Amino acid sequence: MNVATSIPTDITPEGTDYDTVTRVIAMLTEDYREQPSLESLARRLGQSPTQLQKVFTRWAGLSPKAFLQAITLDHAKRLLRQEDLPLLETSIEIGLSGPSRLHDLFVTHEAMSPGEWKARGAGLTIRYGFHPSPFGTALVMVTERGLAGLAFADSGEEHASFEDMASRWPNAIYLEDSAATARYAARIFDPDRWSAEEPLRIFLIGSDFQVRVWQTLLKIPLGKATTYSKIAENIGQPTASRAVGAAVGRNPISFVVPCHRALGKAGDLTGYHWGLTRKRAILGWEAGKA
DNA sequence: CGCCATTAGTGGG
DNA sequence: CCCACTAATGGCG
Repeated sequence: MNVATSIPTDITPEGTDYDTVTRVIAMLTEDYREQPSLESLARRLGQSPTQLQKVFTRWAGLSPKAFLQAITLDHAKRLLRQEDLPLLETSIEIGLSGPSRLHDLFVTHEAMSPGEWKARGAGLTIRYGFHPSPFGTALVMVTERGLAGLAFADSGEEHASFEDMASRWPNAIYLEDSAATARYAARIFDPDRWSAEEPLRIFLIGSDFQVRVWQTLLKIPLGKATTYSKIAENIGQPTASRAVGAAVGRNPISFVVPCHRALGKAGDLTGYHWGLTRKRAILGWEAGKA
């Protein structure tokens, strides 16, 4: 494998609003059981409660209090109960048609053929770069055919994150090219730039079963959730929920393919490849956008 | 009754 | 063999 050279150690600027928000998210998602008050959060950051409230709400569309509420088990259960509607049905979307136009992110996808999958990335050139995101450093990987990978990394774990992704397609050629990936990163994390006119092209590299699972995930709208077993039913293998769990966990384009919207049947968050704290953070953030 | 922990069955990689 | 699942079961307030 082609291991790359320039992997930054930390690209998150300190002391900025952005930094404040990520630290609040971390505190809330780690200590949500204690329901920390606005005041105690502010004290820990050395800021005034009003200032903190304002900065956070602008980012999340949600006050810290509401955010806390959104990452609670009760809320997850509600998400699961309220659906059952069209959710996972074939997407006949508002005003748009065509099987590749998908509901929420306006993503078009293309999947790799089984033969290509067997080649483990041979013949593929993957350009990658690290960029700040609301959920920590994001590793973005693109090919000519579209976005192929999106991973997260905690500070100092960038290299491990890269290895995790690169080992999935060990025969590909990897080139550091953050100039090329920057535009993707900017778009992905800015809901104002999600549009049907200019869909984000993604390229799904995985087994047939995995691709079917990932395509199902793409049908879950922002701010909603499903269970592993529902996904299993949806792809016509009602007893394969465990296998679905494994496939969801192998999703190479996290966040864009919304694997964080898959929950356990009881509303528990079960797992997340990039850490449960991050899953809560994303779900809370989405609650503010929905 | 509700809340855990354990167990057995599960399909894909 | 491993696993980001689930339904069933039994213990314990």
